[in-house]
Amino acid sequence: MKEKLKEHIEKLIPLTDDEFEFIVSHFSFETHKKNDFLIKQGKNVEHCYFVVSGLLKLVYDDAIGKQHIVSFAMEDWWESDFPAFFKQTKAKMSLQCIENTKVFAISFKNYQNLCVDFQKMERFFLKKSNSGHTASQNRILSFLTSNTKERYEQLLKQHPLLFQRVPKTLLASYLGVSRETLSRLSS
Amino acid sequence: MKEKLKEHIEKLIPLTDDEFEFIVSHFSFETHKKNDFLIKQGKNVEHCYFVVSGLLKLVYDDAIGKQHIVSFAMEDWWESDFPAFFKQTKAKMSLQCIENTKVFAISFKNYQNLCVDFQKMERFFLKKSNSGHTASQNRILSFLTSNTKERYEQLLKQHPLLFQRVPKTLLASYLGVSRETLSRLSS
DNA sequence: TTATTATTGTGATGTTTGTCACATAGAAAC
DNA sequence: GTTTCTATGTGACAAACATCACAATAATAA
Repeated sequence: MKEKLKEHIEKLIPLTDDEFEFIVSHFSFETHKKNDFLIKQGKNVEHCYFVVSGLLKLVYDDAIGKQHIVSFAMEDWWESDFPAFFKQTKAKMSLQCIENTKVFAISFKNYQNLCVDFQKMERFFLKKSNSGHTASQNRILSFLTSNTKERYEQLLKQHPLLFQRVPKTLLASYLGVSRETLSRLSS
Repeated sequence: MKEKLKEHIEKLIPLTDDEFEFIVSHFSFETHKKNDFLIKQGKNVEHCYFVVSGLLKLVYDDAIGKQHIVSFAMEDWWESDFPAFFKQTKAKMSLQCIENTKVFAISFKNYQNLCVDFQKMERFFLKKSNSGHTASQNRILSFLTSNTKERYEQLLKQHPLLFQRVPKTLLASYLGVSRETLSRLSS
């Protein structure tokens, strides 16, 4: 399990074995079952997660009980309710398992300590934050420039595996259309 | 002019006068006129900008010549084509003045040097990146959960000044609807 | 000033999408 | 193995929206 995390970090910054052991000592390893919640809307956000295996959804439940998918998180992704995690406020969104999922979890305190004690890691998180920002901006751009069918095809092209693993209802929610409309696109 | 930047940074991290002088030496001050381009789609992205006064738009021109507003940048905002700035690739978007605008500009090299030489500033940029990510995610959420009228009202509520300073056509482009539809919402 | 351009409103019309309804196939539970 | 729930497709209809067209006013340039 640890190797996955090590390989992931080393894509951006080289590490000695000792350095990695220091890093990993800040994390706890967790196993979760399908439908488990890692974060629950309205509750405190204790951790930020690195997904080793499995699949998560970051969802927002609106006032009329509709569920909106802000993001999926697959292997090799970092996920949390980041605004709430960084400001240590109540979660605006839930993070829930679509499949059985294994993660490394880091608490806010450990996150801060790690950044202070090991500057390379702060740089790592900065780069991750930048790429998250970029991904969000691309998603905004796809809303602005593309119609539903085009967004659907872009999603399939970028993440073909998702198509196999996620019910269409969730894909529709991610794309911001009704499941009926999405269904009619495929046919 | 410098005071604006100093006050802005000190909202997150306290600075001595010497520290600030060191920071500001990495920036150049620029004055631009309405309609000037700071970044042009397809060209290199030399700088990241802090807006002292004025108003910018970050726009994407699509294949059929339609313009889409990714973001506005007002006083006290940081803006650039961040993906292209950080990866030093060609700009995917343009950054253009809606009004006469004054900015502090930092080159990629100076940005890197500043982060390495002055760790507090790296932390500052990390926090800015996080808040940018949060803002983008909120915008995605508004696309998922709200209809056009609601998004329009949210925008007016969050940035009432924008309503005065920006032609409706641009607001429509930011919201992802035609100017006609936006016009009919107001009446 | 006068000419030109940009901005905004609004009508008419067709397309896209959401919603409600019902049907079927498959998965999971018992 | 039977029941129950979930996922998915599809028809009918109404609401939301884009597009084209034209007009009027405001801002800018010559």
